[in-house]
Amino acid sequence: MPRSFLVKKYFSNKKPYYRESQLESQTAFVPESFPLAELPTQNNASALTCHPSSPFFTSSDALPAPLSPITPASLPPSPSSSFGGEEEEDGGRTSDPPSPEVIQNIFHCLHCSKSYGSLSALSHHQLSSHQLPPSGPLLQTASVPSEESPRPAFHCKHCSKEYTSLGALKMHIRSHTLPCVCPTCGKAFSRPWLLRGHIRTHTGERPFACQHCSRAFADRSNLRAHLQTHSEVKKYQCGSCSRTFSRMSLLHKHNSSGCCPSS
DNA sequence: CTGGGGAGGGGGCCC
DNA sequence: AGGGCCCCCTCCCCA
Repeated sequence: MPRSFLVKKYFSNKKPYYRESQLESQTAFVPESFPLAELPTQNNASALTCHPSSPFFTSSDALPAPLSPITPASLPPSPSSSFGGEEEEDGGRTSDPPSPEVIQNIFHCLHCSKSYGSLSALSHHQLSSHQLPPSGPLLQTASVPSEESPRPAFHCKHCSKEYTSLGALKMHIRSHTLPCVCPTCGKAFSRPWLLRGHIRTHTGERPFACQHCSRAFADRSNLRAHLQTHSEVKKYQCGSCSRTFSRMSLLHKHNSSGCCPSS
């Protein structure tokens, strides 16, 4: 099973497809120098919300969203807060700036009333002291006293997505804050490796070569898609006519063109 | 219309 | 905990 689908997707039909115009609204880098990822910030100070729904421990509302930008060396090592180095990558200019004073020991274990400053610390405590799973029915926020929902939920304040782990939410938040900025064109990306792939479009580097022909690609996924073209039996098959296609999108086109009207 | 390349997005796993 | 990477998906564009 594709790992990518283990988490429910909310926008199956349309994806956040960050075009330049969209990026402009989401980032605030200065085109002239592209110094850092300037992200939506002061106004959405707590984009990351711990929104668990079960009843065991409490937290204040905001949690930090640690973002590590891949930007030109301008980042001074930000002093880690009590949240385990979750200081903002850009010195708090991104969204979700945690306020250390506010988030001290916000995670409380209701089994022994101990408090911790981070989810991980609490998780470790629960695991070691109570043999409890790190997350699960022991989470709750003071700000959102929802009824006993079987699983904790971490909600993104930028959109309606929710995750069962803080790490997953933090990763998702990056798709809003786009901390990785291309020094050449200023385009921003959510992850360093996305930026690296983008930079190859500037350098022309194509490290992924096809073993069956002379083509090379800058992106492994594109090589994989290309390899399908060398295969006699393609990966994606029409359920009606058994025709195979190298890409899902081609199969969709095929279906929409009339072979499988119902689909 | 179809096939394919280019580019970029997402979540999960591993270290 | 965070970075790196994997795999998969999707859209745009062009031949």
